[in-house]
Amino acid sequence: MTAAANQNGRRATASRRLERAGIRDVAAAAGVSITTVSDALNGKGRLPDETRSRVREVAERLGYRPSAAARTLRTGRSGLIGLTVTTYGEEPFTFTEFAYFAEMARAATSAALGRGYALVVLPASSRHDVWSNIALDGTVVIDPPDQDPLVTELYRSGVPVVSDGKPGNCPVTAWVDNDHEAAVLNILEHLSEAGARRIGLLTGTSTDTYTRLSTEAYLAWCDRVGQEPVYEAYPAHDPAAGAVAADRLLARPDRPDAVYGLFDPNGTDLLAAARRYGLRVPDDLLLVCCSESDVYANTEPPITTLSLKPRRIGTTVVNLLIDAIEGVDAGTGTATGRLFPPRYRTAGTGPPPGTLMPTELLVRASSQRRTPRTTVSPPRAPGEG
Amino acid sequence: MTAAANQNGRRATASRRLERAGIRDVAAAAGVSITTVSDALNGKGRLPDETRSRVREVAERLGYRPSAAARTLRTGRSGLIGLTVTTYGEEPFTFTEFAYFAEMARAATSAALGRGYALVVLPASSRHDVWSNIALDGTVVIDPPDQDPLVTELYRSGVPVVSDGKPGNCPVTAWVDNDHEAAVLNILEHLSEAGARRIGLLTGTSTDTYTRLSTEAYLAWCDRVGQEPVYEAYPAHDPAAGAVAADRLLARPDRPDAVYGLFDPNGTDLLAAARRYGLRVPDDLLLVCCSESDVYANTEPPITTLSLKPRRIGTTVVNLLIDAIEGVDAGTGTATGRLFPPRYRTAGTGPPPGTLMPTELLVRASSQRRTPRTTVSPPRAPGEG
DNA sequence: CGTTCATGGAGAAACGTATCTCCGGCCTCC
DNA sequence: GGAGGCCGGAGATACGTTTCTCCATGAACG
Repeated sequence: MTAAANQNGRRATASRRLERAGIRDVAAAAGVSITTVSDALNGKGRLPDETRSRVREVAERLGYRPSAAARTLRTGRSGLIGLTVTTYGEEPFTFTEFAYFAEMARAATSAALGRGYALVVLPASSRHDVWSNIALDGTVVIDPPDQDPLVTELYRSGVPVVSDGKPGNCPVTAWVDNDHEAAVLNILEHLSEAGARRIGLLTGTSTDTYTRLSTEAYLAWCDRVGQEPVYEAYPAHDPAAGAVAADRLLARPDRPDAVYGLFDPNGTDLLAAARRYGLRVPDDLLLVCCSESDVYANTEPPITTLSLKPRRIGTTVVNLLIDAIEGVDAGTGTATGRLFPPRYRTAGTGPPPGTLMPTELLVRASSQRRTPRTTVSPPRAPGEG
Repeated sequence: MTAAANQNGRRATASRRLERAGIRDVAAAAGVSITTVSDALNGKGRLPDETRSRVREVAERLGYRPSAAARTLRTGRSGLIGLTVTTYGEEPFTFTEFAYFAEMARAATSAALGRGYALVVLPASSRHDVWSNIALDGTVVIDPPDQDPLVTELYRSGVPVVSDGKPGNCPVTAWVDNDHEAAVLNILEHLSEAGARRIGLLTGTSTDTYTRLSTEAYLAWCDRVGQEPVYEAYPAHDPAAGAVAADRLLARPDRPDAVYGLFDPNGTDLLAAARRYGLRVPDDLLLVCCSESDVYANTEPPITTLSLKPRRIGTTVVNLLIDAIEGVDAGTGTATGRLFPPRYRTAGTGPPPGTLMPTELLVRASSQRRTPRTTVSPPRAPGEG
């Protein structure tokens, strides 16, 4: 009552616009102070249930919706986390076309929502600087290259950053990655057991973590078992280049009798190339590729794929990020933990905590010499020659 | 200089925390007022270039980043637009698994970024109320059902809403939809020309616009040409139900000799069902389904698909929404148009402006009796009688 | 009967920006 | 020589919350 006139004084003098009801209007209507309204609505403070419910009722009646902007300004929390991929640089969203990123982004969105956050996908750079216009509580960065300026900038300005892909040389809060080395070794071993004598690799020319680690693991394995490396690298961006590289690989004088392709389209490309050269899969050529697509379950023959389990990655990354956001106030390093005590361990000093997630090898006909079903197909004539 | 002490007084008395530089710090360091800093950085006001560049330089040196939260509070614009689908209700993100939604969302995100906005995907409802925590300049709603409470609430609170799918009975700012009627008629005509005598439909039980309009168009066509409708409806959510429905359709005594399936998996399901019943495609059964997937280019036989061109839809919807946001101040209806004059026509009163977008029929072997390559199949017996 | 607590709540200070209003000075023009 | 017009910029206010601080009241307790 007494407060009403006071609180509304300013508004009353202003124009009589029919705006949305503010917290002051609720306070006036309920005959309490705005403090009480805020406390009642947010479940804080010490208030008798009667007052609480009365205030809630009035707020409901007035159709009061708290201003997210004001709340964000006051609390410093926006409930928004960003997701971006910096590696593939300029062109926005070519990346979402990769099944891995699409699925990962979906899982990340879902995980964020499950914890009350919303996720916004942002490009590494754009004309309008969207980044500076949006209050972010934290950011997930997919596969940041060494010395990524964006990551450095974000981290320096106090925004927690969690990366998918072990970061090269950027300061991140935490990171998650597949155990690429284990995955590649597992595949090579699998192919060896299936009878492969010379295993080739179809890899990329870019320097992202995935490509680099996988290739290194392959080379190390070759070195260890004494096989001469047989690989072709191509720019993974270019869909046409993949087919050419697959062809090149099978055209080599030291043609491999088994191939692992690092990228999604490699399976069909290699299959097509094999067909051109009259190579039967899996009889003459064992095939494995990394893919999240289930079309490889229905190709002829079905192709063994390595799944990076992007959903699991996306979920983990987001949870790690939100833990960091809610655990410590990143800027000053002072633990706030009032409302949200850190439920997971929080990184102290030292290297950022990383988590390695396992991959999954879906073994299909293309990487097994003895297929269960006996086929009646006659030996095919060599390709197109 | 003189201003510096004043402006910083408050901050100086506060704790000496090493926070991010604010606009006041920049003003103090540059020896100007915060007004000048704001104007210089935002390209407004009348300032000599020398001052402008000096302020920019100081801001850069201090690593000044304007607070997005404060800007949002002040300007009432967050640069954020929401994307949600309400029809499929409770479960978040089952929808993104449909290729249509995934592609549409991708295009929408890209279009938004292209105009300086970020897009955040939100569920129709969730435990934590993410909606109220986020300042949205507008929202894209996919296929709102009649009387959608969310849409009504949004619209009432002054947030522009543009829907993908003609809205049943909700007040929206604008809407975009495919011309489903034309699409279905086109398909039926195409099938007729290919020799179909009795065309069946695989449809859904839900009441969304797409399903409803398509089914109605089918029924109307049947009525017009004097064919008895032959269709099966199933809950489109349930992937298993689709296969069962496809089977049911082909098991009917009045078995159709051509089928159009409204949903993505119908193609493979129908193909499998046809195989079970010993029906050859396209010889005994013509097939078309609505899908955005290109796997149907490689099935045996390739299946004719209807594409709803989700990318085009997503782009259009977002552009319409942003036009509305920048065109008029939705709450009061007063045109602000200071910075952003309405470039497109703005809806006055009356029904919300809607746009119908064409679809695209990708004709493949499954819907053509005479395939280019000469087949050796014998002439078929008429109908089934 | 005086002191301490717990209860219920009010006041006011931020949060950091954009922008409206206004002011002094200088130039120009009659 | 005075009056207006333009330039460059300062002051102050408002955006709508959250939250820190503090006060009044009564009850409990010695």
